[in-house]
Amino acid sequence: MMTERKLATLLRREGYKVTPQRRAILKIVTETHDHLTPAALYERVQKAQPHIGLVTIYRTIQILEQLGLICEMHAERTSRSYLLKRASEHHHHIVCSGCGTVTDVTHCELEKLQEQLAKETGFEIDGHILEFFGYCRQCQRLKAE
Amino acid sequence: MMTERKLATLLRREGYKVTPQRRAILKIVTETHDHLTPAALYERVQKAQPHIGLVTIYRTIQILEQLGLICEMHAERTSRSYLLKRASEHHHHIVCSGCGTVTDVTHCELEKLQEQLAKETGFEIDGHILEFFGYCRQCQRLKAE
DNA sequence: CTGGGTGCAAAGTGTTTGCACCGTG
DNA sequence: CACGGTGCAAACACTTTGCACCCAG
Repeated sequence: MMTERKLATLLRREGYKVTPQRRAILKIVTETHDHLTPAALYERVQKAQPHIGLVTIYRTIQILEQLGLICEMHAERTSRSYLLKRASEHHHHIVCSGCGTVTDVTHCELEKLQEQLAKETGFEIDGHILEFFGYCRQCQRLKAE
Repeated sequence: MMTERKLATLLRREGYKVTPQRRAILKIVTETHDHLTPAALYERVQKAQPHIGLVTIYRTIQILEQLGLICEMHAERTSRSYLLKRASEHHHHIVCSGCGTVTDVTHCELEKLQEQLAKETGFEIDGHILEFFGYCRQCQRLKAE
């Protein structure tokens, strides 16, 4: 389980300072189970740190991404969106179109397909993005009402 | 094989007018084997239609997307990017990180995995995005030099 | 000849950068 | 107390919209 505290330690270890603003960002990021756009993260962090700037959000996201602590989501068209990396191994996501909740898919069996495709196409394949979307249990119920 | 002419017919059939600008766009789209950002498409179309506006590119892309004639790519971060839909069935892409060439992956075997995930997670999964990237034969050679 | 299409300019979004001041380590 | 971090404003990049004129059907 990744906590605000652990993230702070990791940042410090990498030579980054841990400021109240960053602490507030880390808190929201660890507590949130849906993917966050910079704007959404900003809105939530503002409740704890009213004077924080959106710029700080962008800069902190960039650091967290570089350190591999958050994942970028791909399905969103309008803005980037991120999620705390909960699994350390290679994994994918199922995103709820209703509430945005993200569930990890840790068993990715694409290596075989990838090898097969490499043979067929001559490509040297070095990665893939995969994302599922649909409705989580709760949102299915809401839809049905 | 999708041609400029076939696309024009489809547009007309849907009640859209076929103008010289649109014709030029359709030509580039059918001839191109790498994915195109609006800006890249603009640049290429300008050679045939020097006075075309970027806005026309955006509006035509929107129509083609609505009619399901082009696919949107997901891996690009900075700008949207599109590709002529060559296979009519559900399929995915392998994108070359060197030259941008896109190869179709028509045998997508994710339905099984998707069903399994649905059972495990309780999600009602109604879609996925999948994209491979790597280097095509030619770009592998160039890298090796 | 009419309604959709075009191109310009301008406005709207999302993101990045320059710079002076601030506060962590 | 030095140097990275912050916040403001401004710049930047991409996309959309308003409007007058144009041309395909």
